[in-house]
Amino acid sequence: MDTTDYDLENLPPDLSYEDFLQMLLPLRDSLDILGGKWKLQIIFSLKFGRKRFKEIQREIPGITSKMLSKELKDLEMNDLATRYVHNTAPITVEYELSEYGKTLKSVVIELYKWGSAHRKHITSK
Amino acid sequence: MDTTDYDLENLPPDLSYEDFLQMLLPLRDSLDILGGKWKLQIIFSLKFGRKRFKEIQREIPGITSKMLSKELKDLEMNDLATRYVHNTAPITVEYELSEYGKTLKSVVIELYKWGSAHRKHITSK
DNA sequence: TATACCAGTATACTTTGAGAAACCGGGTAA
DNA sequence: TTACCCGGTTTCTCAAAGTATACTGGTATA
Repeated sequence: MDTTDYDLENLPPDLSYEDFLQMLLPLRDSLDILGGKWKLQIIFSLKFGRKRFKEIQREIPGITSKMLSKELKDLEMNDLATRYVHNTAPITVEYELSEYGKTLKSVVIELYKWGSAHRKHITSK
Repeated sequence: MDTTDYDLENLPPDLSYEDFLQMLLPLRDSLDILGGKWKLQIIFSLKFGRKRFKEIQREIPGITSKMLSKELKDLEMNDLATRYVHNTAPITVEYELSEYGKTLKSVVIELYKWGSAHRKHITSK
């Protein structure tokens, strides 16, 4: 497993293309985790507390249960959300943004800041 | 045109869903601009100076002229790259990361940092 | 007894992103 | 004169992402 951290400010001039592709991997991970049509909406929904499956679905108009199910699995797999199954009858399921999930905050804020500035930049031309 | 800036740390509790979707737009812009298979590679290529079309294509193994052409147009449209046409015979074309394009740095670094940490987080489980 | 809720699955379909290959007009070097 | 370089564009194809719709088994409600 590769554990090299690069300094993006100051890349080694002899960086091979292979190494460069390695360096792109973490960037892609971040983009994949936040990209797609529904991920951000789900993350924001969970940001405001534990929610049940249908509860999230009602909060996000247009999302199908298939997509919600799939995206929640992705979040869980990445340790960003936690799934709680309550042994009631019928079972109820709750999802929660994990503590680790909250570390996304700085990235999301940075993306939002740049995006906002960009909208102004583009429309001011 | 909407110019509201939200404080992601501290969202108004009465935020309507419409307003929330408005708030997502800049986030999506950032993700769209950096997402996809080739954008980051092209941006990094241009980071090291003006390049000609074929030069970029040679630097990025696997990219087709169709994709490169399309992505460069996107970058240009977003004012991130500048296209210089030289009146030589035959004409030569150069692309350069604009000064504005360099403002992407902080977002990219943030994405890289989170992604790197995430790889460690996931593999350490 | 019939209907609706819950937490999803299953299946089929459409849309989008990307790749492969051919092609273009103008130029240049063998 | 033939073949190749340059900066792309065009057409066709395929896979992935996303949508639509129906369904499940168990329970509560009218």
